[in-house]
Amino acid sequence: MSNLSNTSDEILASARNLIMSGGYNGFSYADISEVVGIRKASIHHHFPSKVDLVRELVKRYREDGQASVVTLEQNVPDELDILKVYANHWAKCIEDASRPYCVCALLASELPSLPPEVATEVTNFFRFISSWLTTVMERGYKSGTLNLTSEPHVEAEAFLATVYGAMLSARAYGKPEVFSTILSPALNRLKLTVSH
Amino acid sequence: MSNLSNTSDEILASARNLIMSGGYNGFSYADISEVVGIRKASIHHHFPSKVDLVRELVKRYREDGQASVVTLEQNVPDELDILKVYANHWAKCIEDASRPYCVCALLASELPSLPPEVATEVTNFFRFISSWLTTVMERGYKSGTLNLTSEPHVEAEAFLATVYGAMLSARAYGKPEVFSTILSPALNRLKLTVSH
DNA sequence: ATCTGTCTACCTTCTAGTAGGCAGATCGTC
DNA sequence: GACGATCTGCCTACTAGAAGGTAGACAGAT
Repeated sequence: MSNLSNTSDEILASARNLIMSGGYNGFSYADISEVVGIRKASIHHHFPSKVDLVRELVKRYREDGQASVVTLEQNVPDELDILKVYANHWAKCIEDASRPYCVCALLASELPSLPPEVATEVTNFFRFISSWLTTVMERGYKSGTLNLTSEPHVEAEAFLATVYGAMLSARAYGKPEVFSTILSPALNRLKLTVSH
Repeated sequence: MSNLSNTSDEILASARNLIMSGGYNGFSYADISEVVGIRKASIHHHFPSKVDLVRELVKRYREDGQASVVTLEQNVPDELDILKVYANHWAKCIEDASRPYCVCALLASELPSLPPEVATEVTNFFRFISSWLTTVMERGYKSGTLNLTSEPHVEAEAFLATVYGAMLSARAYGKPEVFSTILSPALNRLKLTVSH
């Protein structure tokens, strides 16, 4: 039956939304139970403990990201375009308030107080994004589509920091448009200035 | 008697450390009571509610920041140097683990789920840092000590995002040195390239 | 006959917060 | 200077509710 996976997906989705707004300690099984419409005890059937639930959530979050990256790289050849699509993805999520913040950004902020199993998954997520961005920078440098001023892995970390910092600022001011305001010049700087 | 202010300062200090690691919902009056060595009920004497405590904490955090900024601007004339001192302050705090994360960055991540009184103070903190950095950028542009490629307020937001994004990455990877790795090129870009 | 998903009912621990008492310091008044 | 009144800071003892989690029953599908 697909009811099983349906309910457990609903649980994960509502947990994701709740974490997105208040972090690991900002939600409870009771909160999920209200959203999904089942009893607390039934959630424990799908995810015995809160650690199990969030660990699985972050693991899937990373896997989904990895799948998206594969699709993105298949469809967009130009490296600058790849970075633009990535930035625009977040710009859209923030501006239409559908996913106004990265689950792993919030969990990473709380890292020292997270259960170790969850913390490990969160670190894995950041390592994945970072190493992916590094490959994009390297490729863009070699093929001459990106204008790098530092080593690829440094440019990758700097770009990631800009995206996540911009996300935080947008939330802090309550102004979604701040994200794009910050990202535009960052992307422009990576564009090759064509000499003509 | 100075006992009063001493204890209430100790309470604020321990709350700050606890929030720095796990956010608003990541600590309790019981946690503070253990650190400070007084009973839970005694904390309520100084701060009737958790909202009162954290609101005061964030307010003072901003006021302390404002005072530091005044001193900094009095002692350091060059705008690029000001930005360097600011970045180095955080680099040092992160690397010696004394204040490995900004209290307001953590609270801003949780903003949608914070009590409104606290949320307002957190937004105020970000507005203060942002408008201060904007004045630094403007001054540096006019006096020709900074190399800006966007409007001052955009450069200010971008710099702030880089600092806070780098802070997050350092925490996410568990590698304090990542902060400086990201900040160095960001500061270099703001340096005027002398034509000779 | 077993497995799956849900339920009710319950448990323990933790949460923020309250009531009220008590010791010591401070203060105005005689 | 002595005397009571008030204020301050802390205490013990308590509360109601929320937290994560468990036990066991039951219906329906396999």
